[in-house]
Amino acid sequence: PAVAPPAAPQPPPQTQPTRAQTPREFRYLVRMDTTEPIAYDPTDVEAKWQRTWAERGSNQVNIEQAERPFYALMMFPYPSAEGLHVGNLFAFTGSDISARFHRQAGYNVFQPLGYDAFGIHSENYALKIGAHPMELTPKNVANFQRQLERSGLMVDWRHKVDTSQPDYYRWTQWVFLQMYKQGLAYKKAAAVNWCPSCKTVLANEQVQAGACERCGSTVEQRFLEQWFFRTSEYAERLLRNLDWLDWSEVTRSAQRNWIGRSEGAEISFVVEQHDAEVRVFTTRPDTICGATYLVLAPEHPLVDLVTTSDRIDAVRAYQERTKRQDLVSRKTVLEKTGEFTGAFATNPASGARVPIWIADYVLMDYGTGAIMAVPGHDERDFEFAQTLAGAFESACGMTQAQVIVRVVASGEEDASTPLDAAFAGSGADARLVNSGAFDGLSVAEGKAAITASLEAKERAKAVVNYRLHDWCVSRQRYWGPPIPIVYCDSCGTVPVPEEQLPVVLPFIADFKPDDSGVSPLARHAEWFNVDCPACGKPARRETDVSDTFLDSAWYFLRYPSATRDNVPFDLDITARWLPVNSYIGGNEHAVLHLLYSRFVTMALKDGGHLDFEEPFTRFRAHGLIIRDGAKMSKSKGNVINPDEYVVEWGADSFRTYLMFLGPYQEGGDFRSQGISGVRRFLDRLWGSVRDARRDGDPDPDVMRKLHQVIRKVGEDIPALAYNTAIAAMMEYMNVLRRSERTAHVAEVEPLVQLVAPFAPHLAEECWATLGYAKSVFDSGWPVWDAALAEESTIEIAVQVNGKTRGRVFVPADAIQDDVLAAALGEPTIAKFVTGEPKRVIFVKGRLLNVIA
RNA sequence: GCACUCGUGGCGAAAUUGGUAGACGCGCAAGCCUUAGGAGCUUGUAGGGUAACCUGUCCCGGUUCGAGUCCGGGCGAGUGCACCA
Repeated sequence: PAVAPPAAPQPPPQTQPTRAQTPREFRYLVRMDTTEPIAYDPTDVEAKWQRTWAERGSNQVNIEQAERPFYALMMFPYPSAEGLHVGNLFAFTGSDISARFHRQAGYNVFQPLGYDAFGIHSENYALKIGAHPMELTPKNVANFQRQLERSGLMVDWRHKVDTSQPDYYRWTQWVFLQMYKQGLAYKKAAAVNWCPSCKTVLANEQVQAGACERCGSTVEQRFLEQWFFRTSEYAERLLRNLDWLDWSEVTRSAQRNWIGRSEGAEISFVVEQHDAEVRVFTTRPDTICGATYLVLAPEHPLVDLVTTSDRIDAVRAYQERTKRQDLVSRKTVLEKTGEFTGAFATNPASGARVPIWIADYVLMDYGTGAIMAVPGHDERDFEFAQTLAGAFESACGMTQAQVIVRVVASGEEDASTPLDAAFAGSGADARLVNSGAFDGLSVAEGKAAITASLEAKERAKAVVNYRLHDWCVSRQRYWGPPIPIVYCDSCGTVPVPEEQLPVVLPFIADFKPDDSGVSPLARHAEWFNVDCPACGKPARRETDVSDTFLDSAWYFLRYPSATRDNVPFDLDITARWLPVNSYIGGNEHAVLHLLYSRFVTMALKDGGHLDFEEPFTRFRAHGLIIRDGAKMSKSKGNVINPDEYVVEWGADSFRTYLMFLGPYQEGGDFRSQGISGVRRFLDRLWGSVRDARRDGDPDPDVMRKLHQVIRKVGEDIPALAYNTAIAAMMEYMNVLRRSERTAHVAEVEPLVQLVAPFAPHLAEECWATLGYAKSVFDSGWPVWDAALAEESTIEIAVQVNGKTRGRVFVPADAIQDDVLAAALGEPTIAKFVTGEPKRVIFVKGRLLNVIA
């Protein structure tokens, strides 16, 4: 599948900006006392331009007819009660700069924003303060809206979405129904992660080291009827497409890890005295002759069948013990436990008699729920064998077998036995032994040969497994979109007809979750009692709501069509704008939101609703902002409130500083002091624009620097190298200031255009001051002129024997002999050259290296 | 344990295909201007040395005329995944 990367923005033909005919209307913002520094008042300037943009509809794009559409997406925030976090602003500003740049470069840029307002966050907070989420959320949204509008983002607010509003979640429910229709949504009783504090089921992705990622409570295992999406069916596609997606490597690798593809084999071991076989999954079929026992997951269905009568009590007790065990101990306790079933099976390769155990280090939900244990070559099996050595001796007298040896440097085998650790090597230094006909093979050869040999006997087949599980989308909570399903005694499970959507979330005062395992909605008969859409008889609504991540898994499809109320997304509009050209966001969503969004897009494509399967052609993960070397947290008291800084320094300075403090994709350290340097730069910019002369000619030396900086900024912004773009502009400002004469208009005008994506309000103010009526964002992107940027005299570094000894200034087109002559003419360089140079290396425009 | 990203002044950080290490900014120092200044302006600022010079990009090797950059091996940090066979 070839999707062309987004074309590098080509500046449109430069049009001559028209001078304003009207007199300047803005207030003079500088205190005219000459002893005062040049400084502008961002409070007035920013308010003025935000008003002007709103009045002019400057941020609006023609959705139906845009000729050069560019969809710039940023991750929408969850509207917390605390308000906008500096991390939000860092993310948004970086996206906004890219969007504004593309606009100046001639694209019709659509940059929407909205609110991920449903979810446990909001609900838990409402519970905590004794409020109702349906009342609290709009307040939080309003507060966010106020803060966002002050930060100067070029957002087309006509396309705002709010996932908690019926006109949005109506279509979230529609997405659910498409999944259901396509057989991708199903219900099953499953062991699920249950958070006893949040009183809800969590997706695997929301469990961190056995604890709830939201509240930190120990997660328990429960068996509940749940709705799932078949994400695992898409595992291979989700993995494969990562190869060609233009995404940050960190994000791709996180997804690869999460999908967790493993190639191996399923191998059957026949159980003695039963007409049954244990199927195991292994990635190391080459070690099969070292498989000295089998282990089933405690809940494996074969356990009841094979367990011998003398072992039945112990096995049952073990099953009970592990069933009740919560996931924390399952995931973190390293001590291996297990129980012998009394049964034996036959190793299909070696013919050896192997005992069958159960142990909770084998997971029922991966592979076949059973393994062949190779203590000689697997650390976990080794540990199990060590821990239970006594039991082994008495139960079945098993031994460890060595079937892979390390080949030491001399080519000899390192046959140290007995093993004191598992040797898990599989590279060039490993070779098969004690494996009959397969001795001497490498691991890779052994895998292939043994699998083929067992396949011939119908005892094995090559398989691929994924760690990716199906997505559990049910939540036994209140603050989410009700799942649009009705249960009818006659008709069974009935999807709500699309024309009856939305299934509106009712306002209920009592929305607190309880321990019952059912949603609070299940306590409201007046809501869940409904007539069956199919037969009209009394029926019952599904009372679970769906996972918040379903809301955000398709919101990018909604934005362009957000003004349409009859379809989730308009086909023409979608064809024009999607897939998203540029998505910028935090990598904390690498495996949750971004994977689900890809899955939903693929599923909708398969359902015939879309004609592309990857939603985000280009994704860039931004870094994290820390404060004075430490992560920001309430307990440390080092959380930044953007409002304070915006009031003190202005949104433009704050934005620009956030972009300047480090490489955007790596994040950086926020130091309160640092912002002053950026503000100084903007003040100076304002000063030179205000005082710019129109008489005389621009200085050619300054113009040369100007064209160099135009080039630099134009290259840096698409690469998200915002910090160096700003540095280059500062450098140019220093050139201007050190120039003998007051800056000429021609020397500052393009700089205003360059700075506009970073400091949009000030740029507009400057642009108006320069006499333009139209917005600077419709003025184009300055064109870099190679001829004007070229230096006539250049500096060449001179090395002698690879050591830098000085520099010479020569004409730009100087050839090697000229440079060499110039270099040898410098006594400080010549003194290191004794006799005739043996060799001379010349890199044009850069360096001369004389080997003496 | 596995994967990814990354180790450069007092600090945040720059550095095209390998080609003048430390741009830009903070901080600091000196000076100017001020009744005053957490303002503004000028200059300096990797370390050592009066100087010529010498030493310097986490450590050890390698490739190269030349390595912060490439290769091999360590050490350290951050993030993600993790009893996934």
